Amino acid sequence: MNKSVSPSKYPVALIAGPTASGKSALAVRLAEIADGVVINADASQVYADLRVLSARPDATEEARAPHRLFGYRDAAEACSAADWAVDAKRAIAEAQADGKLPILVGGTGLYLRTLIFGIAPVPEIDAAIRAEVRALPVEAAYVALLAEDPAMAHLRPQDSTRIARALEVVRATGRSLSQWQAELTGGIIDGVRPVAAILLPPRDWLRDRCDSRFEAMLAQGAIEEVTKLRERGLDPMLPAMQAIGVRDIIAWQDGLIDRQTMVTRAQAATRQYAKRQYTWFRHQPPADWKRIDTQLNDNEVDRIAIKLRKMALTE
RNA sequence: GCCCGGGUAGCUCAGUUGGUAGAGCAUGCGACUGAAAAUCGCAGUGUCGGCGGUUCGACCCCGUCCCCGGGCA
Repeated sequence: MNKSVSPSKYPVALIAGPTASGKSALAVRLAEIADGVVINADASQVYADLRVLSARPDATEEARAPHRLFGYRDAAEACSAADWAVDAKRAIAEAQADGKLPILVGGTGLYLRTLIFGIAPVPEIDAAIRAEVRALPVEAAYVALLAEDPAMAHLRPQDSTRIARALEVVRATGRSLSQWQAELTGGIIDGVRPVAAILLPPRDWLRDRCDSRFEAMLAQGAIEEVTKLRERGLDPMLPAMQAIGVRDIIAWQDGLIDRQTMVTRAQAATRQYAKRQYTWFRHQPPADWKRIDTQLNDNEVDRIAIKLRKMALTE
């Protein structure tokens, strides 16, 4: 017997990789030739207010195939990996009901992992507790964490995000995050057959694309987008407000930095982000998720799309 | 032409009362369990402008040349 893949499992295509790696071109192409639905798996692209700055597919691309979970949430809310996974499961189910191939595309590794393999079943945190914890300086939060949940003391004293999370969990649930994390729930791996392509193109090629991307965004209305976002007076800690470029454009609008500095900083942030994603996707996904290290020109897009289609349709 | 300031890591700069140098940013590597475009850990690099001189020893002191900025003519 060869690879024992249960025929009852529905194929789900996964296209992941760093920003500017050419994911969406591949996803759309695959959707065209395999009767697919493109489903967003990118944390910033869920926000309606960030069309340009999150590099969402444009109207031309959206016309080529159905798209789901793009720009469907308000910037005033903070979407989480688990929130998104619930929506993604529904979108996948709908695609399957229509006999279409779900194609998840995005650069947020945590979102994909949560969807496929699940996450700790921590209940929703009380808003008041969350606000109180997140208002603490890291130092204070770390001291509190050491006292209230010694099992999480291994976190680095400067790691504000994780310390805040651990502290709010122990305060809201009376249980250590380390205990919650012993269990993963909600993953769909038992019911689907992932057909994955992880894009890890040559770094210098990716670097150039990152560098030209921000100027292109400015030309497409990134400034106006930020102006509208600012008019809403949202909490700067919200994920949408932390999207790459937002802070730099704000600093420029306020006259704190010149245009060149704004561009340079946003470009650097893009490169650094791409690098972090590169590291994540190189090491975190299962070893049998196919890594692709070529640059995605049109021929490559076609070749890979055809291959993925075949993998999805066989068995 | 003269005077002043400066030439040190990819960039901006600190520094050594003379014992061959270090920060921030950038870069590279890595971690990643509910705001992940987030958050955090580790690492490297230098003909210290050129050439001479003084000295046991010069990035530092002296001479000279080159380059940059400003001022005076």
